[in-house]
Amino acid sequence: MSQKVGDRLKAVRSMYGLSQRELARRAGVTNSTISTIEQNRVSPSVDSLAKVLAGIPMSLIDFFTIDLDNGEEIFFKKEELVELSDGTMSMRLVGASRKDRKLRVLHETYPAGGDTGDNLIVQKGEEAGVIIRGKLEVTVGERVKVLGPGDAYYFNAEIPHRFRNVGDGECEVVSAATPPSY
Amino acid sequence: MSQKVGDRLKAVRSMYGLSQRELARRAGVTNSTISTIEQNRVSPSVDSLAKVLAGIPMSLIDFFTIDLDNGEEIFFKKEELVELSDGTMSMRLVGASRKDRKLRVLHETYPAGGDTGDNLIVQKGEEAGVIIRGKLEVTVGERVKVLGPGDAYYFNAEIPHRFRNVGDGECEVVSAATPPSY
DNA sequence: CAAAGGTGTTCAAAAAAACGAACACTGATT
DNA sequence: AATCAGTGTTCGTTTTTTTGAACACCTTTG
Repeated sequence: MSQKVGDRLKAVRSMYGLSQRELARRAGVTNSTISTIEQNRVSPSVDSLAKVLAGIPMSLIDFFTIDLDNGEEIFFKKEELVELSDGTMSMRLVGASRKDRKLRVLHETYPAGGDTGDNLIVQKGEEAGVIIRGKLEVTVGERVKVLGPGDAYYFNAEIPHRFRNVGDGECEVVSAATPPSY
Repeated sequence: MSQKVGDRLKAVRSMYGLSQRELARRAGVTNSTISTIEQNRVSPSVDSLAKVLAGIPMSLIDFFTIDLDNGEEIFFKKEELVELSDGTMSMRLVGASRKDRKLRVLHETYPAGGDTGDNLIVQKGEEAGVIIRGKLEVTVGERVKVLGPGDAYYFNAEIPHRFRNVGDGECEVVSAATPPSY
């Protein structure tokens, strides 16, 4: 818990794509409150902080627990994937540098113009995938990148995310979900 | 996080055997501050709360995370232990009703008058034991009980605790530590 | 019994945080 | 170019929290 409360709030808020005013409106506080908190010019009361977080929504315990960007990689270039080939089929490991992986990979195909929307669904666990054909725009928190064949992604599913097929044909992806059971 | 901040602080403080004034002195705040917080008459700023917790000491994340009395049993009567006997030796399972047990049992013998002292050492993990011979006074947080042969204990080691041989002879105990490796 | 040291609580004054309304800036739309 | 809606910031006022010094109560000590 070395990080300042203001910094954490700022990081969390921008992760959810909310402006100070938008969050203030949802939380029922003024934008100046959030502004001064994020500048660490004031230390909010626990009630105030809880009230602000309710606008996200996020619990106090999650706010203090969540690690915001642990420095691990999110995007991998084709040549950064680790080859686990057994000879007949090629299996390239995504996120090999990450510790404590807990997920299972699947196959998916996006129709032209396919889009999960910006509802920014959040769920426990992790998510990863490889683009096979087409162009997929992946949004993870504030980071956005258009990935092509051979590229891949790996991120914490707690961070709001979105997928969009920005190519003119189908987009084939090897995707994954966690926990491994489903 | 349904519980109020004041209630949590009060529970944590009394667990550590500190008075409002003693905690106030260690934390560098006034006793009235702690009094009003514990009555939920005010909502402390995050800084203030952290300052108070530093006097325990306890981190913010631990404060919000720790479950203070999860309703699970701490003391077990002799007949409440689950028999895991293999025929030659009798193995009675302590805390069978508890989920996610992570510990390993050992043997110990306390000399007459033996006492771990009230330094209230705190450590991650869980701790359990069975009294074989003698009388052992076990203090866990606010709860105190004198256990005799066949009785047992099981508690979260994060709660301050103390053992004292209150009998006139040796006290034999089957004790345990966590994690299992040591 | 009375004094001393301990507990938690209460109240007016001082300090800190939240509000409310402004400001300055940016990018998009006329 | 000018308006508009958006962003984050700043400042005086209002509200809330913290302080400091009392209070009432209890237990121990002389």
